[in-house]
Amino acid sequence: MPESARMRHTKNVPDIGKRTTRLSHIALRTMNTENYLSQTIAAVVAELYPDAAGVPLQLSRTRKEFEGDYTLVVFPLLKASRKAPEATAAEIGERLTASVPEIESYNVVKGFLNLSLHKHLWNDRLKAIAADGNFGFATPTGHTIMVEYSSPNTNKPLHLGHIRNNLLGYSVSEILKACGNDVIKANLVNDRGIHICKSMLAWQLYGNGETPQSSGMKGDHLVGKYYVEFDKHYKAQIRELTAAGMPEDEAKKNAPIMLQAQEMLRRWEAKDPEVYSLWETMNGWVYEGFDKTYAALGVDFDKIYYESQTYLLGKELVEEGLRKGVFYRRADNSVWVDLTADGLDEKLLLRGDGTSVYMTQDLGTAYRRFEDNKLDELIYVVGNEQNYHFQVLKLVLAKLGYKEWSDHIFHLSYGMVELPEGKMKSREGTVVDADDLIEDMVSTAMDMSRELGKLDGVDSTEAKAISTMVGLGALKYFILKVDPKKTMLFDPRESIDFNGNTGPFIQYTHARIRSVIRKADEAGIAYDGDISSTPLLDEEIELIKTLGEFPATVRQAGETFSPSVIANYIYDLAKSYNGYYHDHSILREENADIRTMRLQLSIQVARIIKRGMRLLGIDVPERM
RNA sequence: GGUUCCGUAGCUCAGUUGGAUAGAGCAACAGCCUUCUAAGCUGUGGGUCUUGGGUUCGAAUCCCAACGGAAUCACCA
Repeated sequence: MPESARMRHTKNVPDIGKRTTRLSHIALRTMNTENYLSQTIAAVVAELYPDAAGVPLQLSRTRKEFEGDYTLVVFPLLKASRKAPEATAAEIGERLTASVPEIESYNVVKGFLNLSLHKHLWNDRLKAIAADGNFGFATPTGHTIMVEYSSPNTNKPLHLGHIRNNLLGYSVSEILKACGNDVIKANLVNDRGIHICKSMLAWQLYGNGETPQSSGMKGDHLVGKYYVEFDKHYKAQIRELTAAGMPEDEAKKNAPIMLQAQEMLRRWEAKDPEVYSLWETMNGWVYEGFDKTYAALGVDFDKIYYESQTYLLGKELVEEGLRKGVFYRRADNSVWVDLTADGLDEKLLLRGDGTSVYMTQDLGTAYRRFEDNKLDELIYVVGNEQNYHFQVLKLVLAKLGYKEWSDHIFHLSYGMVELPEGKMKSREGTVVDADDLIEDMVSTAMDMSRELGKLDGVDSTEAKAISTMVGLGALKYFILKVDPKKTMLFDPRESIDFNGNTGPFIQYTHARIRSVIRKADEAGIAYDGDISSTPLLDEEIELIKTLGEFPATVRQAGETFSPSVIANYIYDLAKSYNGYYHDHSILREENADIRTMRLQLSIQVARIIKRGMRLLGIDVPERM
């Protein structure tokens, strides 16, 4: 995990001149080839051009159109070499081939030095990957990170926006774990407030005692139904009042049903037994419903917080701020912080009657979380509509003197999911319901599998399991492959694709490899032989290179909190493997050594696909 | 108006710590299954990387400005 969330996009390349000790051949087996090369080359260049000290080394994979494995860009070194690009590149290339045994040859194109490695190194690299049971996952950092995500309201069921939140939160947690951190997944349930009272009141008025059991409705949907019911009656009452001559904003405040809801909230806060018990019952229905949705999505939590238990927190912090003189009290007794010097506005922290607001609570919960869990980092997966809130939260914490914490809070702000018509609006019934969507995806996957004959001879339990994996894989990949901060579009009329750059494409690649391995096992073909000197094709070397980049990819995804980095990497891997699979036979290869190597390579590709997809919360089937 | 974010192919998206001729998928068209799973593979067409300046050997990427879009600036959460 990075020092702080703001230290992003740092790449692990050595500067020239920090004399790195030359590493032996053994080192290459245990570390990333690119790292080994960077360090060695940095050392050689430093010897050649002492003036190049401090210049970052630019080393990357050679483009397919050119000959070579890795390319050094020499432009930045020209000042130190005092020579033309070509001459500099040639000079470095000459020195490298002479002094680095792994480098076989080089060629120069303009300012680009292309280095070719000895092919047998790739055999070793593949063996090292296979031998590393923890490949791609970092050693423990000792850091503890809390990821808060989901954080639903208990007055209506989850929708597509929540799905993006949940998938992101879960995946980022898995990625951070893979980066060696201890992760606490937290959910802060908004179980109180006027919106819950609206559902409760409507149920009391129009529900006739309906329950999830009596109606067969999922609890969260039942409660959501009464939330909509409230709105319907509320609107009708506003129409009546305005028709009778009342101005609209007056009507909104004076609609009887709204007054009743507000009265109910007051009774809840006074812990009125009748209201409280109804609240507990209806929230219970919602939690049962949410649990099903969470289970279907495959997300979970280590800690669940309820706002009914945290909404009073933070008041002491406000007192503290008053004492320290960073907040001030107005004539009406309300407490404010002035952020105009930071380019923001004045912000309310405590109402005149002493009750807390959203910000008060969040200050309190942040304080408590850092204190109780000794957190190194606190990540909030919350939509970009709350950017301002978190900006203020961090600022206020810093002003209170908790800069350490403030600096280690990161708001993982993600963009809205939009429909072709624009934003989803629950009141206009354009929300895409989470449960419906999941069910849809699974049944589409089932239909498609049947149509393709993929389920012939598969029993119904497994058919269901495969369809679930594929349907959810399509949905999750569709959402996670997009950069979190971007607004994304979802068109419910065009169902999510199963071909091309999709989850099922990757799952299919995995299933196909596993099928080959099964066939090998069934035929009694051994593939545990040594492959140290088996000749490799260019495509095979390319695949091994890509496999070798998995650890760096996981690290980058962790540093940028971005599952899409993983998604795009796995797609590249699967795509190259499919081309390879198409052009080269594995089991039908007659040379036993080559067949062994191909099987081992395929196993590693399948393994990395599986590990990578797991970081996205996506499971891959053995057959499909 | 302030703040933050976005603008890449018809559509959905990659690529953004500055590097070689900007990539995929979908859609369209043309091919490849007696051979390990065709949810696959191959090919064709499709781009003033919103625009204009600047920085430099080099800019989709960095800086400035403009234009277009989103979110937010509640004694809601």
